[in-house]
Amino acid sequence: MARSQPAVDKRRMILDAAVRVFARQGFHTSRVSDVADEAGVAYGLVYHYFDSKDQILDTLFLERWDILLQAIGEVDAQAIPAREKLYAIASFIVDSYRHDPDLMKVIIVEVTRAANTFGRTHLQQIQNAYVQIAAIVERAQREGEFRAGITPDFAALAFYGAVEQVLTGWIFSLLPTGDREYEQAKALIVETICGGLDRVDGRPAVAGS
Amino acid sequence: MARSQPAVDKRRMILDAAVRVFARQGFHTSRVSDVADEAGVAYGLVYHYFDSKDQILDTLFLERWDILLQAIGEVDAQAIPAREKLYAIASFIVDSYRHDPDLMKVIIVEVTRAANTFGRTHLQQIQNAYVQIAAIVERAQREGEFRAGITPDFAALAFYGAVEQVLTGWIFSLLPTGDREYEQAKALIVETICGGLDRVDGRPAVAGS
Amino acid sequence: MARSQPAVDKRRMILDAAVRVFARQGFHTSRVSDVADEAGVAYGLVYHYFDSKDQILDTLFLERWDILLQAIGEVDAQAIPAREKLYAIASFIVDSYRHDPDLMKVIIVEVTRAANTFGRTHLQQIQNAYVQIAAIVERAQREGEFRAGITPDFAALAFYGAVEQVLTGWIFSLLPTGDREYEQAKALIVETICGGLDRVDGRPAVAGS
Amino acid sequence: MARSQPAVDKRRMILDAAVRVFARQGFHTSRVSDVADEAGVAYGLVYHYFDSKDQILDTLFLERWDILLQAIGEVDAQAIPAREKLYAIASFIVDSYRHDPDLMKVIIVEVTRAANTFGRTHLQQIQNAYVQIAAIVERAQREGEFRAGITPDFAALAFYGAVEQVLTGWIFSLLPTGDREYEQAKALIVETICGGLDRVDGRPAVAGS
DNA sequence: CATGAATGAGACTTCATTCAT
DNA sequence: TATGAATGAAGTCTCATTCAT
Repeated sequence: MARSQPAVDKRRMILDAAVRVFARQGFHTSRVSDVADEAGVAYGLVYHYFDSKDQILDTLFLERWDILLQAIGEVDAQAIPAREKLYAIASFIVDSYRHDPDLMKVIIVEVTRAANTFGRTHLQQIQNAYVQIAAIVERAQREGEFRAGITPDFAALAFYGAVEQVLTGWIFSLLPTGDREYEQAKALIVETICGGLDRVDGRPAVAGS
Repeated sequence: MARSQPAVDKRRMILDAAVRVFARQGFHTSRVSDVADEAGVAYGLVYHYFDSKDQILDTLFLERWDILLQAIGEVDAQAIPAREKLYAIASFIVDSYRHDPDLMKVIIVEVTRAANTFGRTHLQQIQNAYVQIAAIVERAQREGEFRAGITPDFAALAFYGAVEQVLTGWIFSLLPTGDREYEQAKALIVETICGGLDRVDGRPAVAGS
Repeated sequence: MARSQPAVDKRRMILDAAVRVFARQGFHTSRVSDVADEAGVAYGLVYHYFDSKDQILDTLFLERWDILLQAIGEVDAQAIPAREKLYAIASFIVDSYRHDPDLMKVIIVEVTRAANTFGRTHLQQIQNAYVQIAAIVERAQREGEFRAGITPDFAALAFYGAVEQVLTGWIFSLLPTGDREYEQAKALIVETICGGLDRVDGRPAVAGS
Repeated sequence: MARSQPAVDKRRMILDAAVRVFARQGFHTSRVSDVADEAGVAYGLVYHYFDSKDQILDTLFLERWDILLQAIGEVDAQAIPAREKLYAIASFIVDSYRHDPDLMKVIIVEVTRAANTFGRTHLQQIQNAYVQIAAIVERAQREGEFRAGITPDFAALAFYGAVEQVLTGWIFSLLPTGDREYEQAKALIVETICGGLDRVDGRPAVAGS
């Protein structure tokens, strides 16, 4: 009987090595040989599993982004207030970063924010996230949880922009990291986007701050 | 009378050509010869005025970013509510894009969002903008215009993140452009960050939407 | 049985081609592509085996110079008069030239005499030869074979200078070449440095001339 | 009345600057602009006085080498022993170095020893010196001052080789410099070439060592 | 004489990709 | 699968020289 799974999955090793290398050196300054070396495999083997250097990054991005899109979908399917949905989404992304900062760094720095190169290729995929978030906002507006006036597309952009900016802050050490900070960030993102900066009498302050 | 300015400023011509070329092809896929050709000057002249291809982009960024920082400073110096200050800043950035979309595209796509390469170099300069915005928020909180609870650093990140995301939306045609859209965006950005998405009874809707 | 040596050693082919090209055109006017073409390999392969064009020349020099230093060491280890040691060294160098004039031309013209560039890098290595020769002279003086008064360092310089000058003469066709001339040169170098030009009554003339 | 000599001879200033620059950086790594800067003149003026960068070096070499050839001629015209003639020539060269080490460094390192480039061009001129020295040796042999057996060409090569090697030693700090060392070198060069290293009973040791 | 902006050919080096084993 | 030698196109930067003023 043929073993469909080898004892060591070289393909996976290459992908994992690529994450470390890309996170450390940046995609453009990483050579294919750097990835092969980091993975401990021969140069040519990378091309056995992947068509090109780009495809490695594509794979890393798509694997993860699919999980994100699915997570957003699952969140949206729950019968909870929109505010809690946004919190859950922010939470998922922040926890992704907490769990594997290198991977998220690569995805954000080299794909999502690198809008001129890979971002262009994956624009559609990235936009899918905006669309799903916009849909959440739109329904909340229809159902009266969110006020009208701010277009859902716009709200989604602002929400995602805030999340990405915070992750960028962590990635480049503009913001302190740590479990406490991660939890606080989740709350603050939602509080900012949903609650706004304005002082409104009688409105409660942010919890835990 | 000595002419201190030559009839044609070749250095300026090169910078302007670089904006067009970088906006069209992206910095990495632009060759120095592309810039020289676009400017209508000889290859070597580019290196007469600039030390490297990188330095051209640096120059474009720093020229514009200095203007932005100065504009923020001037806005902050005025005796107006913080909300109006944020509006003025958003307005300045959006108008910058309206006035010279290519330049803003280059700055955002190739520097500000290209956090791995040039963003890294100019991180300090970029952060200066956050710091100035955070100072505005902080004072507003102290004076009671903004509620406490959302840290100023965080608010600045969210505000700038929203602005940048909107510009990115225009740059990559995820959002419709046009004078009406630009004005609406200014208002929406401020309304989202200051007012929040939440429905609060008795609070007025966004004007003009 | 595993073949540890590939059928054709491309690295060696590149080095050998470099000798021919550098000897023909000079190092500075030789392009890396000239070497690759001469070796019959692809451009990039040169950089697979060597870090830079400079390193090719470094390798050629060091390979040969090590052999020279070792030869001097072996000569010095023999229990023969100093005069014979100097003859053996001159002989080794002259025979090196006879055996591979291109290589010696490259080493002398591009390294040893090019004191401003590569000579600078390899000054220490070159000096090692002087030091070894000086040691031979010094011992001979202590043991009474050579007279005192001429410092060993100086004698080594004069000896090596004479040898190099003769090779330079052959390289640039200032002196006739040929087996007879090579043998004569060996004898004359030693006779000049050891015997001097002065006429001393009762001293035998140079043998074979 | 036209002034044939300007108050400041810019041409001379350029040549003098070139000596300093070439001595410091080497000819190949010196840019024409370096020379112009060092001379304190405009870039283009260099090309007003010289056809090319090469011509500057040519001029420096030829100016000085002519003086050397003339000096050798004058020495040879004197009615003194050949040994004293050789001493006078060595003395002239050593004093040239003492007087203007930068110029001699440039001539030796960049022309005389750079046999592949400029040495090639000036081979004839350089050879003129050998020829004159050989003539001195040849006459001394005919007149019985020097013994026969060592060909004059060869003797000239060895003599000049020793002188050049000593200067090279000073240039690259392989030998100590100083007035005492310069005088000693003159004596040692002649003593080595004329007297030889061999111990000959009854022959006096080198004076002053 | 004097200036320095303008020109453009030239060469090194990089590195993604291919391929024979 | 696995290896790593082999390929060659691409692009930055240098700098000697020219030329308009």
